[in-house]
Amino acid sequence: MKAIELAKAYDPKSFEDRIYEDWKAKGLFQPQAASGVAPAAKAGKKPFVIVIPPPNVTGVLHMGHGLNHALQDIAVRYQRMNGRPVLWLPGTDHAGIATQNVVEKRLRAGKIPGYPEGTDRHELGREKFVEETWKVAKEHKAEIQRQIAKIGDSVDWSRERFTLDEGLSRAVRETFVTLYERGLVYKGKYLVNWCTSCGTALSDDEVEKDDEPGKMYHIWYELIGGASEDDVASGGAVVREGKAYIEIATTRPETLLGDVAVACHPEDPRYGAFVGRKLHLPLADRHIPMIADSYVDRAFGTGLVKITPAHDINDFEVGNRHGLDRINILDAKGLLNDNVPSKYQGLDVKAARALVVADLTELGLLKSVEDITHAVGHCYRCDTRIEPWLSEQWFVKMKPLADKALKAWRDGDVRFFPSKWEHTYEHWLTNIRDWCVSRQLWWGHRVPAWFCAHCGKTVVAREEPTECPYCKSTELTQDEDVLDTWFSSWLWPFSTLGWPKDTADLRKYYPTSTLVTAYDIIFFWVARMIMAGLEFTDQSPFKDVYIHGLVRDKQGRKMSKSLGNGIDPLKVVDEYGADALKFTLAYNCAGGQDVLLDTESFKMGSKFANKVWNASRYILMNLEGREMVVDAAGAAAAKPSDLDNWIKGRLALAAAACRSALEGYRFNEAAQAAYAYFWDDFCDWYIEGTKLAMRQGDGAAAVAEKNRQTTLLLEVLEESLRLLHPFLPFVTEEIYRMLPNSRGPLIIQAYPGAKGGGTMDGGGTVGVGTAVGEGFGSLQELVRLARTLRAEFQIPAETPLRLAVKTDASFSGATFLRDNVALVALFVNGPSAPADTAPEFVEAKPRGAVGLAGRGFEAWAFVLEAVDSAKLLARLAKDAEKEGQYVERTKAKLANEGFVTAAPAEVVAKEREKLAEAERRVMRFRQYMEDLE
RNA sequence: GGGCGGUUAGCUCAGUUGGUUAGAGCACCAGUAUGACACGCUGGGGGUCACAAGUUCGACUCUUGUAUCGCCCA
Repeated sequence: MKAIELAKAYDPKSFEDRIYEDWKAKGLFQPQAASGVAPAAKAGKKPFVIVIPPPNVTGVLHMGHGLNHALQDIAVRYQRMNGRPVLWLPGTDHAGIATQNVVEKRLRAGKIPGYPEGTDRHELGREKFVEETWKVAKEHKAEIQRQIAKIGDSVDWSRERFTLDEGLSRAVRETFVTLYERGLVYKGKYLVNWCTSCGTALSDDEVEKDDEPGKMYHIWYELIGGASEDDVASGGAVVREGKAYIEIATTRPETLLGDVAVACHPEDPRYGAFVGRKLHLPLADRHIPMIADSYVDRAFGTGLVKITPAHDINDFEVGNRHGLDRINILDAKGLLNDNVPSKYQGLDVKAARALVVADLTELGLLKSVEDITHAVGHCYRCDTRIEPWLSEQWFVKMKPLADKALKAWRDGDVRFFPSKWEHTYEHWLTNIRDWCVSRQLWWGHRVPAWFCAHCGKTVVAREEPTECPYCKSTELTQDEDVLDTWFSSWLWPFSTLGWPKDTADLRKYYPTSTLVTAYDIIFFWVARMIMAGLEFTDQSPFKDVYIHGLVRDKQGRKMSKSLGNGIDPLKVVDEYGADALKFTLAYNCAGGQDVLLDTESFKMGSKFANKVWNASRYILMNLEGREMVVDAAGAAAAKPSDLDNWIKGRLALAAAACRSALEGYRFNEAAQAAYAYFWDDFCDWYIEGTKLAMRQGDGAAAVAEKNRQTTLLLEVLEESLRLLHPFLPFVTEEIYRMLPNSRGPLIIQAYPGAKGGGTMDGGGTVGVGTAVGEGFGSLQELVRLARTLRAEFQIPAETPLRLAVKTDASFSGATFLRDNVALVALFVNGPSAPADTAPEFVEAKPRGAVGLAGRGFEAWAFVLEAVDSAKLLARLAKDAEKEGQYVERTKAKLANEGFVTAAPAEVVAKEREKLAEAERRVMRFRQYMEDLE
């Protein structure tokens, strides 16, 4: 064979794009590919399907997507290598508010050709505006596609979907109409969360509550008709200048202009006598009643609450119970309307508050103001303060849907990983509130409802009606509003596969297997998808839900634009490569905990990829003149040495660990197992060990040995690359294709460790707990003892360390050590050390040597003259001391009657063994000290 | 107020059924240009596993409480 030269340094840029294009061009991301090509593929394997959580079409991928996609890609690649038909379906959502905001901003900035700066969407008109929005969305979508490709997601591009696609829009209309027919969609005038900046209603879940400093204003309202002495004595009222007042507390004094009552708790003795009487509402100059309602918390504030049904959700409900008016004091832009005295009209909330407070002060009605902290709702898109606002909206009745979703979870039809998230799911569903689904936007699925100007009835229909079914009038106008983006997202797992049509994809790939997402959208999305799946397809849209954490900076702060602490995954790809991004994220993603990162963190993945590159580079560069050892059928037939068998065992163990971790969505554990195997076992011990065979001369026997070793090196490398592929797809694929023993594209090769899989799969017979595993463990211990001695006493590398070894009678690794003395010499003295530095085996302690206590053996190094005996003495004393403490502890344990009788026999036996071993070691340390003196 | 989670080495974190002399990466210290890799190699130092009580022969691991930080919901 010829040597294969790899570039000296790992340079992901030189191959990642090329590899990605090749996978894509060969159709290897498509489900039929794996089932047809993978060697391990078996007919009838169940498809593995994930739908991507669709990113916002006008967004850019952030590190949260980086993590989310990394985990999905690992899961998907693992399953693909198991021979399952894999479908990872990509796409984007239309992100109603966000996208409309982007376009409006562009429009105002004059960035849309043909329209001057400062243009408002209303000047454009709906049709034209939507047209412009499509253009922007398409541009952005192309960018997201590019980003997804850059980070290496193995998604099936042929099935990419967008929530405004025709098919998905049909699904939206179908579900809306069906829910309407089932009585689960209704329209009504209710308080909604209103964003004055976006000009639309939001669902409860789109409101973010943040603690903010605020003020609690205590205001006196006059009690008409005065108060008795008892009332004053009970603290219910105060009398000033002949007038009686009660005291209410509020954080929003300007809303008093919309007050329609003041409420106390029905059993509050302070105020009971006032119920039914009238109060004089200052500034608005109206009379309002005093009412009693058990909603009022007697202990909070003064125990009196002003009731403003049009501007507070709790007040709204109190108002309904008591048949009170609703006085809306705000317009859609958040300015005070003509329901308030003219001096306040047109003011925004902040200005109105200032003026109301000033006016109350002047009237002497502001009793006091205190600083408080309270939760204030903000728009999750633009961070504007949310106003509860009275308006006509469409709602989905959630209780019946939630009940089904709860049942599905209780029946085990859907499982959460980690399971702690079940509580969040359950809690949300049991306390579900109706979902406001209409949005006052132009970008989205228009509500399929038409109003008849003639008879006033509403028509909700799948197809646009030409006439009113009630009165045959043709004067129909469609509802102006569009539906919440999440109203299309909750259908994603089946609308993307063709529903409501009965398509081949839907039959083959639905329900999907797993959903991977972060915990911040369990409400928004996960729970709702389950509801929709159950309601419209009679099954949960996926079986497993893997919930991961959020990506934060090293201070634990959420990454955000405003903080400027975000890390752009594309920049990471640019600097370190897509493999480094993926590996680092997976390695750090433990148990669904948040992942704390800075840009430096990605060095870890990059160093690992570099290690894989260089280890491979070494093996490939030494192919010059080598021949593979094959049998008559051309299969590799090199006889493995102890060293080879050891690494095969380690590989089998690593494969088993990776498999079990990946099956349980423990991505970090899998990544760590792969990392430890490759770096610690494969590179540090195996490759180093093979240099024994590879650094021989050119005699016939030496050449045969080199060929044998090369064959095994390639075999183990080949399987190792398969092990690593899900975590480092690009670098492993790039190298794999250069291997003389490659079997085609790595992406569809069999994952190691499956029963009956590749050549070395199903191993484990030579791992830990076996003669080879134990023998090699002792060899490593001996080597480490010698290396430590060398390092501690600064014995230069070129000075060979000669060893004599004496094994205990009970030691099982003696044969292994004897058979592998040359390896010991290599590891202790370096690859170019002469073979005669190999350890010799002795029956008795040699003279003039430094003792080393191993487990099951002891060794002596002939380096007495190179060693500072005082320092060595101190070292031995420390070792003896430490081991002595362990002996004492273990003795105490074994002296404990309870332990010996209650603990399993094998545990006790193990402790006894360890005690004996430790005692031997203590004796040996003491002996070595005596020998020195 | 309700719920969930964290508290383990200087930093970021693993540690799944209670039985190891508690680990990794980074950082640190010492040595090292050996024909894969200095993004390397070899060795080393560093933790009373937040605190308290309990269960147990045995607790980083289970229970309860306390402290503290964070998130979600009201």
